[in-house]
Amino acid sequence: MLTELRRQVGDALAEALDEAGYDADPDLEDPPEGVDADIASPVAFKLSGDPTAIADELASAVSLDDRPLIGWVGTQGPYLNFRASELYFERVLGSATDDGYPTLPEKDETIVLEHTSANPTGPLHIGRARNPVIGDSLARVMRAAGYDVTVEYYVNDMGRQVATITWALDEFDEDDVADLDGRDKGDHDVVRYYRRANEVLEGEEGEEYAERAEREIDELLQALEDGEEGALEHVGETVDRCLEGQLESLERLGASYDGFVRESGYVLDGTVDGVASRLKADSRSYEEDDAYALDLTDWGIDKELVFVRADGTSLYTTRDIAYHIDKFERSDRAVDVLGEDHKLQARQLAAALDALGYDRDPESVFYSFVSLPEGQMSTREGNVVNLDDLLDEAVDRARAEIEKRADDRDRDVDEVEETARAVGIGAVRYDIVARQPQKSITFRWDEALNFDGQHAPYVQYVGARASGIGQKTDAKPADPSDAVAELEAPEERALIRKIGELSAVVEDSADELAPHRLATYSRELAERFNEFYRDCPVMNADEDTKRARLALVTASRVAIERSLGLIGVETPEAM
RNA sequence: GGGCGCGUAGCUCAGUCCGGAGAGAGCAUCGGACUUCUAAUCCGACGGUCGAGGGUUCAAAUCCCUCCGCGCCCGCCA
Repeated sequence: MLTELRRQVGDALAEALDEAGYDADPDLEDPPEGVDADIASPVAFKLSGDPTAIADELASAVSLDDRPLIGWVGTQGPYLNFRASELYFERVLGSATDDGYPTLPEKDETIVLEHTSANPTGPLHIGRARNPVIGDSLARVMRAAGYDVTVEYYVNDMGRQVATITWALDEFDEDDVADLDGRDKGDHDVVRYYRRANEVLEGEEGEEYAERAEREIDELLQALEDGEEGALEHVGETVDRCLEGQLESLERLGASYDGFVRESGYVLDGTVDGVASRLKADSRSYEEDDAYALDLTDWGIDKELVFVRADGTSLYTTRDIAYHIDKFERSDRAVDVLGEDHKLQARQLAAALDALGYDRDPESVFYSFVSLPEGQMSTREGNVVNLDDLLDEAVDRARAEIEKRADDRDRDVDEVEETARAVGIGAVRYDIVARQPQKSITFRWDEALNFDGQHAPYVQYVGARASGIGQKTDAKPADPSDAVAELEAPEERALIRKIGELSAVVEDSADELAPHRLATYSRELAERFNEFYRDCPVMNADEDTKRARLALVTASRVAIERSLGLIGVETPEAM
């Protein structure tokens, strides 16, 4: 609802500026805490003259006709302040229980959002987990913001890594690799072969063996590139085995996909060859030692882009160009969630697409790496914290927390387990999504599993409290207009205001590709609810107040559930 | 070496894009609140030259420059 209020204030102020003969944008902002206003503007500073006098002039020029959400306009020194009307509060309270709240109007824009797209070489570790958590949250936020979003996972079934791992599965037996780590999943299974293969390739078992391995892997890669059916099918089996295990973990995290796009598809149908020949025709591309590269100095990039190897096979980026052309044809926008190590590659991709005549750029969200206190994680080295282990620990910890509470409530085993899952997984997701993607993270178990304050369980707890209040009465919540008239306490007003912000947060978050704003918002919302909860008893209040507060509790509960839901965190009924 | 990113309280982070009204939280520490709607909570105290220095501006954590520290990249890997 704040989006509508903002629009009315913006229009009103723009009109006033125009009438007063000033040429400036309304320049809206949130007033600081302690100022009794909902929206403010420092625009008077920007105009020549005495800012305080100009502010007064503008305030009296503002017309509130046909702008029923604005209740008051005034000044404080050079600042213009606007307050919301009672109608605004009623609308907030009423809209919170609408279907799909806070879905914004349709944007009529299609987006292909690609995220995770992990190499199928082993289990996902906690660093990789930033990708699906950010990506899935972004998908939910952008859908709520009115975009038509298709989420895709790009399956790498063509590259050297998958060839290596396939070779290793042929080369070695169960006896030749490390024992399974106790998880009977495809991703945990095949990584053991991958590690063994890398040991061989690094020459740990002799130069001769390393050379033979490399030769055989090259042959397999060549066969893939040539579209040999047997080779594709063989590698495909390896990829599926690993992918199945990875997807099980992603599903547990709550990330879902609309489609899986295989790299091999673009090689088989000839589009990769087409991309290569079109790039070769570009005057900036050149041949060197039988390989082909595109000079990128025109785009300010020092590093050339090699797009065909000396042996004629394609590279990841070449295939990625084909994929992005396909995305461009299928959508209005292409958004990619990528690790920061892909930054250069993303610029090269954009440059190549430009060279090929596409005037659009893919949009990228980059996240920084997660390291351990002792240093970088590496799947190849094996010094990683697996996502599966983190999720298990989180759920165990949540279960222990539930069980340690003295319980006069009856709770069956399924309910405890379901709540432990929602809280544990929610805590992990929230911990990841709450931080700006570009900030690097040092992973520490005690911090990741800390459930006190500023984390998902804090917000979820508020949701559970709100649920509890509604369940204990037959009294019906009041209608919004009756409720608002009754709800005059500062804590009540602050809570309604905060609920009203959700639509604006969704819009900003989608515009900025910044889902962490939802996490910040959900926490602020929970804080406002706790202040209300502390000072405004519901059940003991007189009948009218009780019904009014019940309406507010219901709206709060929905807002909590929706804001957490947009970052993929569930809200249990009870905790 | 070059490119990109990050640096805000002892620790973990919001705020930075788009400059505005005494820099905000949580954790930790100290002190309070469960016969009262869920104490995974709440209230209070303590804690800051917003990495350093310059500049622009009526106004800078926010914009510009220089420097320092850390991370990522600079593969015919992905």
